Amino acid sequence: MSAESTPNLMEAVVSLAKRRGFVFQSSEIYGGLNGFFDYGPLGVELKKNIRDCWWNDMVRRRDDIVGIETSIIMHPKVWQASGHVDGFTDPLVDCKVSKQRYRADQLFFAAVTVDGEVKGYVSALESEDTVGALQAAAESFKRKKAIQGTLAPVVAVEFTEATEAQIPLIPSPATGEPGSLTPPRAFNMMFETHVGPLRDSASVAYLRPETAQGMFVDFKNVVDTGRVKLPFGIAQTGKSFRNEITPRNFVFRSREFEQMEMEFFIHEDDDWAKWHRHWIDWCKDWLLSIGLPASHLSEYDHLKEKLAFYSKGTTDIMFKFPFGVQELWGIAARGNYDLGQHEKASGVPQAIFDETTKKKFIPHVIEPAVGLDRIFLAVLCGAYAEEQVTDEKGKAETRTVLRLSPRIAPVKVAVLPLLKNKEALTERAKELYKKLQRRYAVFYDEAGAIGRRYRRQDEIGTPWCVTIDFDTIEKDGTFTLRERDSMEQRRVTEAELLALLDEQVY
RNA sequence: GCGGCCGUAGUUUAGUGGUAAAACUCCACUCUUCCAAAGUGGUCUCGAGGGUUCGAUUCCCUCCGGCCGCACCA
Repeated sequence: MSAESTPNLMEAVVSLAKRRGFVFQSSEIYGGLNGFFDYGPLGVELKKNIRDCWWNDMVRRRDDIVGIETSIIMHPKVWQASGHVDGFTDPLVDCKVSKQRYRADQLFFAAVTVDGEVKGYVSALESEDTVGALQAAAESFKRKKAIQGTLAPVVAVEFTEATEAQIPLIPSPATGEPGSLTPPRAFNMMFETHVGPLRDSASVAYLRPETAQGMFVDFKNVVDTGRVKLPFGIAQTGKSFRNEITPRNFVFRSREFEQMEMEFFIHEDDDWAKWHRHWIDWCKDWLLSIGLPASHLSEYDHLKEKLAFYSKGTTDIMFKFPFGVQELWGIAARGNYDLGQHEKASGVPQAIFDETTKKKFIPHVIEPAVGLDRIFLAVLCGAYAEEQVTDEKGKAETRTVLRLSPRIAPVKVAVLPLLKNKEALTERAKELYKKLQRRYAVFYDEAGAIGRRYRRQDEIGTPWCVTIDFDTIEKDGTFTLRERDSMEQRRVTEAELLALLDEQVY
């Protein structure tokens, strides 16, 4: 038996996901819809197990974190206060020749006016001296075209202000030639809808692009009712929506996705860096606990210059996907920006009272935010293995196996009667199946040779198979426990099986 | 959103201007005392729409979807 890396891992994982009913393309019979996915019978179990593990470890097994569930559609002012409305509506301009893309509000142009007559246009990207750049370009333009006369000082105009007639005459900053720029087009990343039957501008609402704002907006409600004390966290899981320009890489970047976010509120005088580190470590440990290989995990600190002005630091836990090392979990120290914004926008004070210092302050927050679908994909990529095994005739063949942690495996145990046509075997097997089913996701299978059934379970990541044979019913009642990764078999009693499950599945 | 390549069964592929095939999978039955056994039978396919044509899965156009690159990723 030898494990080897799969040459085209991504293709293999996508193929398995489809073949075994983990993930389907949304609306497939209508040709599919880009950026949307459905989870099949096994996929929904795996996803639910990951979510449940997160919820249990993050909320139920802690004293300092509470859960909530907020609505997907919130008051539109939430997204103005959070900055999402402005941040999502940058108009963009494409250069059809150079394939460059510019933000229209960072691209400036000016008319080249000589003796009061417009001779053409020049353009420049926003810089420390945009006007100077435009002036230089205008002078160069005049020289090249050998125009005589007096050049008027240029007036910089944002490209968003360009008229329909001007756009074809404005040169692309990349090529210097006019005619290749498209009109500014708005790329709004938020899905819009209308609340109520009237479709006018007053009824516009958005599908949330993140779940985090729910925790901020409900902060006072939780503080007033939840008997919580700093430091404490509020957590939620749920769907979010982003109208991504290019969804790619299977479920890695999709337009409808599920987030698991927690906002951990700390005292303004507390050491944010310590908590930030604490949560990075917690998240890493948690990923290991559901079986992601440590070799695939790394950290990436966002550059200070690239952070939003309010952010004190953001660290991403990265995962080595087949298509590259990508962000899995972002742990952001957001200061008190979000609560502060909502206090300003709503007029409702968000500060809490410190009994020791007798002062009011707005708590700061550390935010570990992760996409459930991304973890799902990371889990599949990390667990997928193809092994060369040799059968008793010496014939080599490939065994496909998902090495999923028992914590998240969609099926924990497969119950298999050794033979289908011996009623004593199938009866005992069904009895055990019914019993296990009360607590665990189990699977009963009597179709085909026993080896084939083992392999079917390998492919969907079932950690254990138990086989009911003649010793079970004629001798001691024990059955064969076959382990997925080692393929080893040993005889166990029912009590031993239950103890094993109790220990491994939590 | 731009460019390139691509779209035949659940999967991987073959093939054709006269409505399509193989392997594996899957289902049923027979058989089977521990790692994809065998036999028999069966289900399922040319991404969608238009055009050219007597006839299109095949040629053309549009759309949809996929992969790669660019851009985007608040």
